[in-house]
Amino acid sequence: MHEKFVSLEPEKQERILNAAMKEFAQKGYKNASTNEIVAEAGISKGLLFHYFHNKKDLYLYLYDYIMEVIVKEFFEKIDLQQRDILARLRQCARLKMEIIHKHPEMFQFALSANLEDAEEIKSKLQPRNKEILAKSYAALLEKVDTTVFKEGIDTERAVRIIFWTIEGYSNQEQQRVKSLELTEEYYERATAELDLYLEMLRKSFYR
Amino acid sequence: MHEKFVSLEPEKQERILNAAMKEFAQKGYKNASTNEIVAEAGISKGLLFHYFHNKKDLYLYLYDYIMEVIVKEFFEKIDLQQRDILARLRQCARLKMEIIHKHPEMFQFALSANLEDAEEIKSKLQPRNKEILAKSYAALLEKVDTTVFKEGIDTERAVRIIFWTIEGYSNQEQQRVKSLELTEEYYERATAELDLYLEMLRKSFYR
Amino acid sequence: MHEKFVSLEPEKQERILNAAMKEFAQKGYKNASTNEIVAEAGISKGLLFHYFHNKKDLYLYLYDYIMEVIVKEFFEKIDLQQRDILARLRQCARLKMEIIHKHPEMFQFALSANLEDAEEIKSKLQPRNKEILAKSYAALLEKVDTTVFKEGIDTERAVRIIFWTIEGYSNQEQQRVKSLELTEEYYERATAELDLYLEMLRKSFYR
Amino acid sequence: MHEKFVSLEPEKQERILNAAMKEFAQKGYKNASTNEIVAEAGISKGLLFHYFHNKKDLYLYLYDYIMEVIVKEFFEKIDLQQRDILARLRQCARLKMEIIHKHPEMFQFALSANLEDAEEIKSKLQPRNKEILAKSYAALLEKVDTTVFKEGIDTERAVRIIFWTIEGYSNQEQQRVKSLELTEEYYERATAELDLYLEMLRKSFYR
DNA sequence: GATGAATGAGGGTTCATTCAT
DNA sequence: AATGAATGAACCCTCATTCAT
Repeated sequence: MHEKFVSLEPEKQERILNAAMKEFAQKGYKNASTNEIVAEAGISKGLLFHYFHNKKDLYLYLYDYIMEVIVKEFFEKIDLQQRDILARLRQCARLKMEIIHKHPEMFQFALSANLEDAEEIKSKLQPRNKEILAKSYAALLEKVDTTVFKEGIDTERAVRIIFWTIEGYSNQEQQRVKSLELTEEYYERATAELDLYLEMLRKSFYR
Repeated sequence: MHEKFVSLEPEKQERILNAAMKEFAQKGYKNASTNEIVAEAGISKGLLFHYFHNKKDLYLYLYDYIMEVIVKEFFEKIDLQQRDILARLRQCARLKMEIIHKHPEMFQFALSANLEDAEEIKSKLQPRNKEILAKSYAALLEKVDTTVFKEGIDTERAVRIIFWTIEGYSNQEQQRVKSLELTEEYYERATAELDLYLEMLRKSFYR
Repeated sequence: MHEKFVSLEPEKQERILNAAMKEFAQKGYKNASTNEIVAEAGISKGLLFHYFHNKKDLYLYLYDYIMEVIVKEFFEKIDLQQRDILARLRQCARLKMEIIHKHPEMFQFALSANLEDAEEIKSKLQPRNKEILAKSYAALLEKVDTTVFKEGIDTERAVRIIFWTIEGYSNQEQQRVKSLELTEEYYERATAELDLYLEMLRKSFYR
Repeated sequence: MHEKFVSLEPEKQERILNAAMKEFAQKGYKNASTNEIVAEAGISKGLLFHYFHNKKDLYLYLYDYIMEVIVKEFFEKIDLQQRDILARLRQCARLKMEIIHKHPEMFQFALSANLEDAEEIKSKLQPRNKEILAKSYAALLEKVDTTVFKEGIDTERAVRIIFWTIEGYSNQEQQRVKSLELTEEYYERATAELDLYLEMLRKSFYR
């Protein structure tokens, strides 16, 4: 079934995926309308179900597709040679911003998917997520140099605080800009601002 | 219209609000069923629409009602005499836990409301939220003693980091327990653990 | 749910039941269209599902309703004092004709129901049918005088042949008239013709 | 159109007919899926409609084909020299069993076709059936020795009773075994049992 | 001849909302 | 004030049939 879809002309594939992504991200799984999706994609109702068993199948396919793109892009760019945790997490934050910049709808969808409350979806997403998160997390904290911390600092907790700070700052920015005008300029300013936070933490936690 | 509702016998008001809260929290705005609400509340379909223009009106009324209750309770209990920001935010975290404990459905609803993806609701909620957040935030940081911070520490940013740490920790715990066994004991343990984080930040940021 | 339906004005109930009966009898369970039913009954789509959970529920409700009517009418009229099996089965055949005459659509539906191939329906109908058939059959052959048969005649087999003869004749007639012009006159002629068959069997099997 | 079909390689023809037969017999006309048919037959969707105007055309073609096969086989094997009606009809019953045994799907299809409730099909099938039945019936009763019956027995009616007895018995057995274990053994037992009925009728009706 | 992507009307079902009572 | 029967648009999904290749 999905083979039919992947052997479609890429432009059409994209139209369908984008339409679905948009609709699902905006309205959530249950309230998304396949009618809207086909209208937006410019295909007939029947065709959608020629490619995907049903709405759920489409959703999960989309999720897997997006995750693969995002994760792949992420790990292609991240420099795991960087042993300094602060520097590495700073890279993560930057990469995240870049990805949002490059694929805002994908990101939007991924975000909404993680908040999905439809049981039939949640139960299918959870295992997929757990795996991705576990892998990513492990990769992210792999071979980190923990000797940089001051004596008396609990390493794990310090990392968590750094994590939450980056997350908090990202969320705050995300709220502020709502995926609109993500100019190169704004982008630089945001990174610079984040650096100020990270600098504070470096001074506090590092030797 | 709402006057009719507020002049109803309080017990009935509560039945209706509770039923709606439960249904909305569980299923989200669009998937919540007015049928379920009236059945749970023990009133007729017609009556619900006698008191509220439509589903959306009910939702927003409920949101306002709940926010008022929560915010009021919060500011009744918080000790604004406490000038130490860390201590004050620690209080906030504790209060939040208490409120979750006391009004789990309200909190559940408030949480779900902030993740609501129905456009018609999102757009109405945002201004209300912005206002509430702004007010609360201002109140929370009012008359804080900023002389406690080490020289060279940007006060505002330090406060934000503290904030995000508390938030991050809360979210992590919330994920972990998922509304189950919120025993007194767990409750203590969680506060103790949070204190470890706050202690780290105190050592780092305070003189 | 069905209580709502039975407390409806009888005329409307009848319109709905008749419309459903007709559609189901004509097209079978799966191909019957609820659209057609509501159109014929002159009600809205929604209302049908206000009274019945779903199509299947409607079908089974209809089946039970019809069976009750038919069986009740049958046993009200049949004279179980008649000990002569031939006479009693003759009565059955006549009663069957009368019922077809009086409720042609009901009969049509009952007939089609027994040929139903939709698994979901068959499995529900079978137990109901088994019970009805068992009861009816037992009642029909109860206290029959078996001393009337010639020596050497296997009673049970003789009864079966009588049964099949009546059944065969009925089917043949049913084919011929296709539920149309069931005039009083035809009716008499048919019974008279059947009597000729039964007379043959009486001469053959009875002392 | 059908000429195209008949000039196809026989093996492919058969694959298509068998697939259609199976699907139609199992699900009835309307619920049968052309998708399933082409999948089972291993041909493309388009090809099916290249050979047959539409689903209905395929169905009716299939019906004619099967009827021809069955009727031909029947009359090839029946011994019309046998002048004794009871013996001849006994032969018929046996032949029917044999045909069921040999071509269960064909028989299944023929059976289901006669119960078909799709109006568009029913109306087309009826004339075909009428003709076949009339012809077969005439052939079956042709040159029968009517002198064997007792004086006072209406020959035609006696034949009908014999007919219905065989039919009734067959149906009863068919119900009982539901197409399962049609072993040679069962087969013999059934014929023996039927003979008991026929013997009763012989004693009753014959001189 | 042969393919299968594409169509769109129709299927059963749900549900917020209205309105006569 | 209070009821709940009634509506109809929207939901997801199916399928015979067509047509460009």
